Amino acid sequence: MSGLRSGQVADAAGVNRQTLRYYERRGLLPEPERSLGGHRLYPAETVTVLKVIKAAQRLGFTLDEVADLLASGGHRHGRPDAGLRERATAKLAEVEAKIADLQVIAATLRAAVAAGCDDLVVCAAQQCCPIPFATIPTGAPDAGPR
Amino acid sequence: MSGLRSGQVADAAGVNRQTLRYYERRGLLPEPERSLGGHRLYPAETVTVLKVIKAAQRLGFTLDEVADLLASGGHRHGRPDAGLRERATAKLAEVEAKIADLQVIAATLRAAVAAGCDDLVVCAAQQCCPIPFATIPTGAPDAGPR
DNA sequence: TTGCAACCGGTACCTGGGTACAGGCTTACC
DNA sequence: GGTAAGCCTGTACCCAGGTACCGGTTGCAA
Repeated sequence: MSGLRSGQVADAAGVNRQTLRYYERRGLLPEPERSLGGHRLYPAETVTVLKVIKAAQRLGFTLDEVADLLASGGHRHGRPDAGLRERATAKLAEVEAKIADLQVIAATLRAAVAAGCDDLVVCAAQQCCPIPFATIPTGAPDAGPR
Repeated sequence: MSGLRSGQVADAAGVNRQTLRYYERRGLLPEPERSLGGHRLYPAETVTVLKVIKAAQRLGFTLDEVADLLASGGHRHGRPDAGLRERATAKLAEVEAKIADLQVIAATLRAAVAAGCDDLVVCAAQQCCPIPFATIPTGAPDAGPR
């Protein structure tokens, strides 16, 4: 039995072939079997794993977090760390914070448009502009999916 | 008259001194006067310009967009391009799209938590999981401020 | 058996927004 | 005039998530 070659897996999962090697380096994919000549031979599940990775990324998890999630999934019998539920709950809070921050930004943009601001430097010199030039600090410490 | 030195400007605006040179290279700040020995001497307005840049960044504009905005602000007499109002409107649409996308993500995370999913790979193999493993594509083409 | 596509490893590059460091000058104050 | 702080240029590095290129090998089908 021979398994799938890297191009087949990449095509099936809709990712670049280079990405497979990248994920392998990052610890997201286990090192696959090799042919006699050294070509990688992947089991069919690899396509599923790639889809799982992409879905988790889409939900806002970083590759490091996904690697963790995949690693803890396999041998989580002695409860060594937080499961998916806990991590998803934490990520949800991050995403909600990000949404709240973007809503502040959207409101500010709407106010600037409504006020008819048309030149940032001129606006900054006057008092009438709703853009908070003094308030530089960002809101949430970035929770945004790619 | 001597103007402000780079450290003074950086401190007053709350940015790193290196950032001044970086913005100069990126075309966000004009090249300042120099002392006889070659040290930069900034006009006082530079601090305002830096605050404007930071405010615009916070609103979701990239440095390239801010550079554009600053350049078009000065000599926009023959209406060569879109003013701040139009750009702010466009940016608002981007931010709103991003919010909508994040709301989909938040809803998915909530569903996954509610369904009690605790292992991505196991979930992907079953039908009961609300995580969309098939639907990889992202929503908005990224409108997120830093 | 031969020809070509696919694959290998290694390394460099990309985006975006900075930050850091090295080695040498300048400025300011006593 | 001494000395310390500040500034100069150039270059390299950081984050994340990949992507691209190169010269050399393998796999497979006609």
